[in-house]
Amino acid sequence: MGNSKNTTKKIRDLKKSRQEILDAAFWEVFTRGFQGVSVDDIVKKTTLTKGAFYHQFPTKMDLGYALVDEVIKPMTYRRWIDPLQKYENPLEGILLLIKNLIGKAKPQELRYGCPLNNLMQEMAPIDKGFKERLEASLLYWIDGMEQELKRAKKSGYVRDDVNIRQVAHFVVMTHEGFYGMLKALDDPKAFNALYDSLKRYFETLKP
Amino acid sequence: MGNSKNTTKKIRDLKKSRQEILDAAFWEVFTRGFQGVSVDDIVKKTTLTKGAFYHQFPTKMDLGYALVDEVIKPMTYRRWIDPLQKYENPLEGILLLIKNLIGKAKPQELRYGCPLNNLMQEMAPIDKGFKERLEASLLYWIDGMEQELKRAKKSGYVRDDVNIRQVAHFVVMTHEGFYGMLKALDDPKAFNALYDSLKRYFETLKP
DNA sequence: GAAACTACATACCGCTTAGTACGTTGTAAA
DNA sequence: TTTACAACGTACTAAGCGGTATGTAGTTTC
Repeated sequence: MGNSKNTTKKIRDLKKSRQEILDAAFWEVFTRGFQGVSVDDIVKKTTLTKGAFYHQFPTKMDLGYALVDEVIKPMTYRRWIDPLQKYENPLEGILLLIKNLIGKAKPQELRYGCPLNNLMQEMAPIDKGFKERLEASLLYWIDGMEQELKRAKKSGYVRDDVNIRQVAHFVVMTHEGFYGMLKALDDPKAFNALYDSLKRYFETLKP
Repeated sequence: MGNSKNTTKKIRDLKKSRQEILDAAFWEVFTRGFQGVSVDDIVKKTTLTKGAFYHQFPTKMDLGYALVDEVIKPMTYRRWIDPLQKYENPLEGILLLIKNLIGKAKPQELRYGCPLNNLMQEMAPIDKGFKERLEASLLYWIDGMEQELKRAKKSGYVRDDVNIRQVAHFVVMTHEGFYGMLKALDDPKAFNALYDSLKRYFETLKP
């Protein structure tokens, strides 16, 4: 066992290998933190070795940067912004997304928090390169939220005098706050606090 | 230089040494994270050595636990709950506290986030001992907030049908969310989003 | 199909880490 | 003043870390 010679010819694909490393790194970093994970940990979760890793990324930091730009940033947008376009009233969409993606999720899926928020807490204050990319990802999310709120305003679901940029900031803020609290609490009541309070807040935005 | 013999008799005080270590550890962990700081880093910031450290704490983890129980937990309460008692209307107090402790703070003081939130993000998912203590600290904060909201209700500043436990959850949630966002943003506009939105939310709680 | 290059695999290195072993000095009791 | 112990200081270790040097096997080019 274990000494089965691999006689099959190994194919080589730079991009696929890169993606395999990024996928493995995402889960390891997501569950254990960037500083808590070693390069060896990551390659162990792939079919590759350290040589492949450093052929793709000059340093561990560069992997972290790629993780933010290529995985976490688009993932966050696909998860929280793209689905909103299906709803005629974006405010309803936001609440429904929260209900579906958080309220109906298993505690196990939630207890590692939000990938973007995790790295923001851990890496933004101690590394400039991380901070720049995390800021860009966060603003990308907030910008998307603002666009949807703009649409809500045009459709008459939000009053004209409302500062939608500020609302976008606040909505994202509550998301991050929720995920943060849940890590220590894993109490479903925290979800109700988020959902009901945000709903109550949204009421004040209606014409 | 550097070889000045220390001829003064060194005094010994177990409790004072413990406090010195805890104080130094707090700042190092606050600014660089628990996993990002070594025991050697911490003792270098004190007048003591590694021997003293391990005489006080069996492991590095035990120091972390003490940090939560003896420093961060009471600090959070003194900072966010105790001052509320001075205000007749706790809702006003909460907003004023935010304005004073966040709005008037220098960016430098804010960019390392919230000590409690930092450790929650970093350590709660990967260590049970941390999680238990962080949860206790967070609930201590929320409980205090709930007490103040109870007082607000009795004084007629909050409607009777409002679920104050949920409001307490939400208020703490927005705090943590704000600190989290600020780490990547250091944009003063994030503060306005917190302050104005929370104020707007509070309006819905009034009779 | 040989040459040239790319995409890895393997073995290793210097450094840092948490933790320990043991010596030494301050301190309180007798 | 001696005794006994507590409160450290110093030197060390084994393991893990990020990164590198070098060899080797697929792949492309001509």
